[in-house]
Amino acid sequence: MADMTLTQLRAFVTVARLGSVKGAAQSLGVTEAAVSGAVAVLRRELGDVLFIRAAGGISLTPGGSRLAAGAAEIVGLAEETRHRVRQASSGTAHLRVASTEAGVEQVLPALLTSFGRRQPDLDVETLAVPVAVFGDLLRDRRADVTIGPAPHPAPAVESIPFLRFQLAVVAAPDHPLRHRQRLGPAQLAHEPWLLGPAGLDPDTLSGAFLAHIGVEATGAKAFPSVTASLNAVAAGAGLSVAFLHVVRDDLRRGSLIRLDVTGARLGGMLYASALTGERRSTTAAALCRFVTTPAATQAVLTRSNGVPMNEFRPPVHVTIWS
Amino acid sequence: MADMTLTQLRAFVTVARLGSVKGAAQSLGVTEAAVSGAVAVLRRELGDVLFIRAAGGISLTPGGSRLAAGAAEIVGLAEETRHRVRQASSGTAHLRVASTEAGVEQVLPALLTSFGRRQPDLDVETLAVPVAVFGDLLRDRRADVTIGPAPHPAPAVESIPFLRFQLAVVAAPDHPLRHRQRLGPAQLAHEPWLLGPAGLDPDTLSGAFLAHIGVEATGAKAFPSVTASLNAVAAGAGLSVAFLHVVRDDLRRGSLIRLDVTGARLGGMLYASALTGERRSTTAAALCRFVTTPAATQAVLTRSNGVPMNEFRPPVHVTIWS
DNA sequence: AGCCGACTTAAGCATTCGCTTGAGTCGCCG
DNA sequence: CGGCGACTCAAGCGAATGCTTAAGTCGGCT
Repeated sequence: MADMTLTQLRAFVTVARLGSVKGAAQSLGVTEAAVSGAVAVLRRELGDVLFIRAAGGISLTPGGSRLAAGAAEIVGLAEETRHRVRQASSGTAHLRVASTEAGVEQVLPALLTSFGRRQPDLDVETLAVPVAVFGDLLRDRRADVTIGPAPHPAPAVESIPFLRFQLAVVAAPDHPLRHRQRLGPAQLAHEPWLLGPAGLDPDTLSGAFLAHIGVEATGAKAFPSVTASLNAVAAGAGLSVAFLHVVRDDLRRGSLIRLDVTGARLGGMLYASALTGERRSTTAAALCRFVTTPAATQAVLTRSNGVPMNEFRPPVHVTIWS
Repeated sequence: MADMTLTQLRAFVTVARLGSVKGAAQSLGVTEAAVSGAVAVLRRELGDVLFIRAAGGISLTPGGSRLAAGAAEIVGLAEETRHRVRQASSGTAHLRVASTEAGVEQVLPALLTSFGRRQPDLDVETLAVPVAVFGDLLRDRRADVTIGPAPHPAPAVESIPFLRFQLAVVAAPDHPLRHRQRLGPAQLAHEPWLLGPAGLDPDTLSGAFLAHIGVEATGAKAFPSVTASLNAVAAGAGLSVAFLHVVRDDLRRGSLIRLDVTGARLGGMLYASALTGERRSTTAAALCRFVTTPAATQAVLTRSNGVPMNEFRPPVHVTIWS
């Protein structure tokens, strides 16, 4: 397998940006032939001409367009990674926490802000991923800790239960089903379900519940965030499932109501998982100890008031390529 | 500049995953010496031992931990990119649309769903980025179209205005400032402002407004999404600025109220920007034509009912490493 | 036509990569 | 202490990469 090279990708990215081989060559400080050659290798290997000359620049083929985007990202990531490794010994600890979409949105901000107060000089990154890859993420060292369901038991992974939670099926206050009792799959399956980006992940409790009552991807509507889906529910567009403690204020204010659902388990447990022994970083260990403290419980159950803007890092939605 | 190599990164990733050089060598089908050598090159180049042997596996240094995460991403992205380029000619068009955080959350879903209905077999990706890089993204071909403020005028970039919008300063219904008239910086600067991840981007109208009245990053609170910040506003935790058409329903229902603010421009224009001429893909051109149609306007101004789950792709938050 | 600029191709060369084999080195356990 | 397992180092080799110079090719322009 002939490998693409970072140099080749850099050459292509520069050509795509500047719109000419000559310009790219000047910008990279090499001859045009060098750039042309690098692109030729990519063309051959990928079986795509990638771009053709056009009036006042170049016109990318569909393949070239994808490569331009991917290559720019790869090159940027490579440089960024080198940079970060180089200044790794600069004191500030680093922690990558993976969780579900709902966890990243509604559990981690409060939890990690609270954790950060007793662990100063800490740089936290939050990742939203399918539960199915929790274990892989830990083993691959792409995450230090996962928060949410426990991954399948595995030799080097330890899961610590730390918080019992309840789910609530919610609807708008004037929803037709509001006074019905003991709702089951028959009544619920064909309602419009409004969910966050990963709302059907079958390894979450809410995803399992939705699967249980027979909700399909074609019948559910997705919103860019769990909160957005709940807002749409409040506006009367459908139903959703949410952490009870998250919607408690809405239920109290009456902007949402809770439906009476039967025949499904709606209580579950949050786990913090990490590698065992020496393989666990000290910061990860500190977080694993922290989650069982009352301070952590309180932070999660209290409605979040947001994170100070200057210490905020937006969550990263990681896509997993099998 | 000695370059890291994808093969070297792959070797390191495998070592990090399997916890041993031997295991990695077997998994990669080469000798241990090959793996050891690849890691040695990385060690030398990055000036970090990356990992040390520990009981039953390895223990990563801080630098090694960063490298494991970055390298896994780079290797995955490289393979994914190769794969995507290879099947680029498989018919389905591809479109990458960049916008602001608010745009990605509150404008693009409806706009692109509507666009997708008249442009079947379309694969759309949405990117949330700072406005300052809109132009670069287009020139680097990392995005086909940007939606939001117009980037600084540049030779090969064309911006098409398509929608006039208003911002509203919103608060909870019982907020102390609710009956005050003509609020100015003096009254507003030290209120708690609740914003989305990129709420202070000075190149957006709302960011400019906040800068104008003197809001600093230390005084503002960040939420994982714009919608979440608006929810917190409704709960009484502070103020926010939002697209008027997005909060119209909340204002009507009374879950939010609008404050009377003076001395600041709160009306603006949305632009669709793309490269000119041959450099613009046909799909990008189609979107540029579409945004000015009544269907597009209506889609944006109507409250979104979500995207069918089976055709939903979560937005990507791109980090730009200068 | 004729030329010019932009790109590609070809040949050549130093360097590096990626790999193997074989010989250490290090820590550990009986 | 001998030996064992896991890793590192050294030498070496074929095949790339990455670069150059030099010689085409192609299209547009006057």
